[in-house]
Amino acid sequence: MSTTTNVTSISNEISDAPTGRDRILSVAAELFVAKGYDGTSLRTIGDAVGMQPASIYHHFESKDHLLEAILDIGIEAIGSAFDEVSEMLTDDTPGSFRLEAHIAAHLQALFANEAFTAAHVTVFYLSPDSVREVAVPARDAYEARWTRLLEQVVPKLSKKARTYIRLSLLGAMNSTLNWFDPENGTIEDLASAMANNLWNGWSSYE
Amino acid sequence: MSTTTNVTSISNEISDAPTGRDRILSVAAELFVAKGYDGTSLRTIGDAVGMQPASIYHHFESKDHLLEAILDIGIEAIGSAFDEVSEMLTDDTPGSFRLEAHIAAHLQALFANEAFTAAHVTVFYLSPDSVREVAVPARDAYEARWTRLLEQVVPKLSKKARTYIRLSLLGAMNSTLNWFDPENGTIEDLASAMANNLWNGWSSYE
DNA sequence: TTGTCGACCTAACGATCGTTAGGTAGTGTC
DNA sequence: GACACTACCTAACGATCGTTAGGTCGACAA
Repeated sequence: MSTTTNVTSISNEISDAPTGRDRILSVAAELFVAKGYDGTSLRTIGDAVGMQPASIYHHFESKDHLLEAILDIGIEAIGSAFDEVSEMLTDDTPGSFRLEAHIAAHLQALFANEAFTAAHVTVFYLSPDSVREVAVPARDAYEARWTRLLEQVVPKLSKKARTYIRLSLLGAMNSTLNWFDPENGTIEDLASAMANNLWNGWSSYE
Repeated sequence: MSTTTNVTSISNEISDAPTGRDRILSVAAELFVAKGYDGTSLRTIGDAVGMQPASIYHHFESKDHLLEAILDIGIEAIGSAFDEVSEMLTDDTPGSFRLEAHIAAHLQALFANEAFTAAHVTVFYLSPDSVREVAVPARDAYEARWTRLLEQVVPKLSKKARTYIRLSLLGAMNSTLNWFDPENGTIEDLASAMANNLWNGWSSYE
């Protein structure tokens, strides 16, 4: 397949499209999200990256470790997005504003990171136990950021209620992957609508 | 395996545990939810019901058709739960009350129907295209019930905003399967908390 | 008593799976 | 020019997959 190889290397010279390991990661992430972990074979990934399935083992120890790496990139990206917002806001920023900014950051990261973050929403729950165990600490650390944020923003709510709304909000945000189309509306609008409805409630629209 | 057969038939005489086709359905639904569609083999299902994998074909045309049947039961159950609430409420029931009642019904159905409804949340998105095509109309019909409800309950909200909150709410409710433990709190409480927060907003807890 | 039928069974098919062993071509180092 | 190293390759392994063909056996009907 020298033709394929030439085309690939040429395109790598002109564009900054990922090669080798990075390309496997992003292609596999997309396939895992689209067809599931068990539904995506290493042969399918190999075809998509123009590589033999066995060659993937030069970059990753196993299919499980490939998924681990993908999940790690995803949670890293979404955590960084949260932290960037935190650094831009002072402690006396109004709660509604902080809430909307973090919702927007979460949604942006969800739709911007080439399926790495989406993998955390879609693929994680059916991952092999060994993979889940590795990914859980980083996920917990991300959730803890939201716990702290809500403690500051809605301190008068009971702890149990804050837990409910935190998990509901994360569930609602993550569900956007299933229905929101970034070509058909901006993520800023979406974040604004979600934050506004959460903050002010629906009763005024009765 | 005459021992196994005897035990099974005896237990069927005393209890109303499902047999044959019904048992395959409920066991398969649980396995699909726990391990995914691709992650669950017909041999695994066969083992769990005490049957040879080939025997499943006596009741279902294929693995795909088995999943179709499961999804059909799930959406039927959750649709009936919605309709039952609708029949109990008059048109002049306060919006906040209607909202909470339907949220509670959705959550109850989600946790009560032996994984049939859960399959719709978890398994549907990775189903084979042919299965999804069959299941989509009933899903759309269920969503349409919520569209109509929200038209009545928050008429002053824009159509686009109503779409956002409908999908966010469904996403939030369905996400409870991932984090809510019915042993550790009642579903009524959960529904009440969700409805209250949606209706009144968070600003009063600032 | 014979025949039919539903509800299973055993055995096996070809396809596909993750993975491994071992080879090769190109690049950079001494 | 020898050597090591990276980034792939071909070929194949045993296991497992959905599915099929054809048999068994008890219940019930005529």
